[in-house]
Amino acid sequence: MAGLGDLERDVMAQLWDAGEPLTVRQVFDRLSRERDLAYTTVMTVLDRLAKKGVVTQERADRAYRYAATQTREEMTAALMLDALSSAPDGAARDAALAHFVGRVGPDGAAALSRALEAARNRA
Amino acid sequence: MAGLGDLERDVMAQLWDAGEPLTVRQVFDRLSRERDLAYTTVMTVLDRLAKKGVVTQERADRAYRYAATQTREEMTAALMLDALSSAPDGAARDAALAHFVGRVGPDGAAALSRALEAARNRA
DNA sequence: AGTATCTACTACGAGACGTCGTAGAGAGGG
DNA sequence: CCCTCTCTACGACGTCTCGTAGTAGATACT
Repeated sequence: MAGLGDLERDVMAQLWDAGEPLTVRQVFDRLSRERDLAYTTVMTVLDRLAKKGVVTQERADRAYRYAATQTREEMTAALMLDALSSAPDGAARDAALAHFVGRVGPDGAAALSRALEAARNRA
Repeated sequence: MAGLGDLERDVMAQLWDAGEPLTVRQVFDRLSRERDLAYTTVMTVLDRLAKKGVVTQERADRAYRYAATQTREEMTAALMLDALSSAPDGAARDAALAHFVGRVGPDGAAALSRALEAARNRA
């Protein structure tokens, strides 16, 4: 369930930004401000996203309302874990994480430090 | 340049495990222990990997020798960064990293801590 | 009744990937 | 010198994913 396509990502962005379930028409209207798409194109994409399990359909009135099943942050973290899982366990994993730390930049390192600290406090 | 296919991954694994450049035949022989493939299939895959830039061809005698351009760890880290880049900058990125930390497990958190410590010492 | 709105279903082209085959160029043994 | 082996070069085909959209049929508003 790794990567979504470009349009699929754009659609997800609308759902995340809206913060509430949207109908096809609502997503279509928002996307139409930037892109020129057919209504049915958006519908197809939302349908495929639903089949992939990344959004849910919930019937409201006549139309479906679509909502992301995960937050943007959760999905990003899941994708990162997915990438990490391509490293065999053990030392290789550690090495991969070390490389990662070396490339997230100062801000990323700081954010990671804070997150680790918070996790320690929670434990 | 995100995801490789299954066979592509298997081929890369052979190159990484070997630790030295391999010819098509060498990769073919190694893969043949587990899978039933045609020689030309392996050749095609190596060729495509070269076109993607993840391996290099270097002529040796009559045959090419193929070598990965990055270590497995570097590629894993790059994939993780790629996933992270799907989060908009700023707070969302921090939140994604926080989620990530929450899911790498104790071993992952420990490895991250060590890597951050080492990075601090290097700076 | 007519029109707008929604979903359902189908379709099609491009690109990625797994999978090979064939052609053609050197290399080495008879 | 010819046969065979081994390589590369190039093309091909089926399947899947994804962007893109049309048509049909149900429903609802006017």
